[in-house]
Amino acid sequence: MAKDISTRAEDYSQWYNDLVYKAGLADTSAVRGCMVIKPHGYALWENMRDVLDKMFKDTGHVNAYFPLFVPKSLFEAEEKNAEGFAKECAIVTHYRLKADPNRPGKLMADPEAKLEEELIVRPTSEAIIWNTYRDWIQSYRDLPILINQWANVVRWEMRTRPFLRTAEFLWQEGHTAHASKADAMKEALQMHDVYTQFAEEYMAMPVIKGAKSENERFAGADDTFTIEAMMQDGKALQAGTSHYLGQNFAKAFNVKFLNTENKEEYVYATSWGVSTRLIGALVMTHSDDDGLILPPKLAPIQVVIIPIPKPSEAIDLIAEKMMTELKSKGIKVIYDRDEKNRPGFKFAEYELKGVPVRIGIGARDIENGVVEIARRDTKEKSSIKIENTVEHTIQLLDDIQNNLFKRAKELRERNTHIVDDWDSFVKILEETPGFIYAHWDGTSETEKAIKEKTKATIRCIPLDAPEENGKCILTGNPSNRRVLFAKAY
RNA sequence: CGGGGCGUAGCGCAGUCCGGUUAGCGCACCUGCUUUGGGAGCAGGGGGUCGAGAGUUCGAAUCCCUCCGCCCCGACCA
Repeated sequence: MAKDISTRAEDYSQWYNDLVYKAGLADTSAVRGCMVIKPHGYALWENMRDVLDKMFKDTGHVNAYFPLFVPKSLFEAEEKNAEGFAKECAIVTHYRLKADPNRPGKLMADPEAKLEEELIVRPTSEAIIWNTYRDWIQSYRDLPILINQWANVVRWEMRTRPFLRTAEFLWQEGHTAHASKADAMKEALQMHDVYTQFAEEYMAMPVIKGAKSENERFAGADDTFTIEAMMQDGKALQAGTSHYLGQNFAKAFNVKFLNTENKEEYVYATSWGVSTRLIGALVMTHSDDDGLILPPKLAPIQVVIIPIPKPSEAIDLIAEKMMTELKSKGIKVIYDRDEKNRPGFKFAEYELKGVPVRIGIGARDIENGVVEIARRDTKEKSSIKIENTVEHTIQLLDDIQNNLFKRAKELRERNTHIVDDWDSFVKILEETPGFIYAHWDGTSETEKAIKEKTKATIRCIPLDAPEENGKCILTGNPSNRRVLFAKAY
């Protein structure tokens, strides 16, 4: 076990917190509920962002940027959305500070500088964006609009956890406008697929694709599509959502277009987003009691070369040649010739940080014409001939990526249950948390009752679930397909 | 916002009940020497308005009051 990190078995959530801080992903900050994303954590985000950004561009989207503040009157316009977020909004009421006459050296909001209209710090940008789209759209020829923005948003959460739920977080939000329901629905489903592909291919995190029930749906959406991942403690984590917004925002902001028949029609909309929460998902999907385990495709450092016991001319020569070759193959590699720390310390440190592959080079190895290559996911070590190192490393990175996905999928399958009676349902949720496929009668009341009794929610109505007649797990009313229940983050 | 806990060096803590040397320990940090194939050892050294304010007292980290902050558990949530 790594120094000063709780084990998963002892205390899963403490393990997560320890890892985030000890591995240098984030730090606490002076602002309640907000964290500092440290370089190692931010590098992960940059890698995620770069891959996603390319996927968005490849599907025809462009980036733009809209204001941080939303005038209250705009925010109110789409009622359901406003209601959904009202309880967690930060509000700007003043635009100036002044010296506090009662407390020397202190400042106060200047009562003379009260804003005529209060500004909401965006919890999401539909309002400000649709207010803008109104001016951009006259005819079907202006559609579709396919815009994404990379931004920060603020949701004043009562309880926060690093990456998983913070008051301010980074994300991307796509906001598209279409001339037909079919086009908008196609867009929402396409982005749902993009997120799925990203989660599985890059994060090595298997997900269940599905639609949200009415209770869990984004406020203001007609349909919300989600990808749900299982963390190592069996709890579900919503990793990305894509919304079909229908004409709700178009109606609220009066965004109409002339269709090909010269008739006015409200525009159809989607929005979709993933956030820095994905970093939390990555940590909880793969890591172990020794530290982070990062999938090679997103790891800020993929390979570290460590001289044993310390740099020498002979080691430098081999290491530098190896680095050049690996870099030429697009591998992110560093050579740690820092003499402050001994090899053992470095081994532990890079394991903590999740570097997928470690190459150790010592005098003994050089005599034998080999290096020692260790993989982070299984901690296996092997001696590889120096001339085969580059080829072996590239293959190994690929193996690790695949193994992580396989391992995560096996964990999910081990902890997924098909349940038909209430007693087993309750028992499983209490004793062996995981995913449960069960019948549900389709009503909000039943969903709420189940949540109250067990704390489990409907994570999604899986898109690929086969039609199957059955009886609701709680009420016994008829149901024609199973839905996915779990306790969630 | 309710219930509980905690603020003492960068981090983790002891000391607080029962007031009394110069506030201490581990890790980290700095210097030097010896080490070096899985988190090195020894020696020396630096670092504190004891969360803030006000009070009781000859004397307060310790007792009283007020305030602030953080963490955990609930309700809410990506």
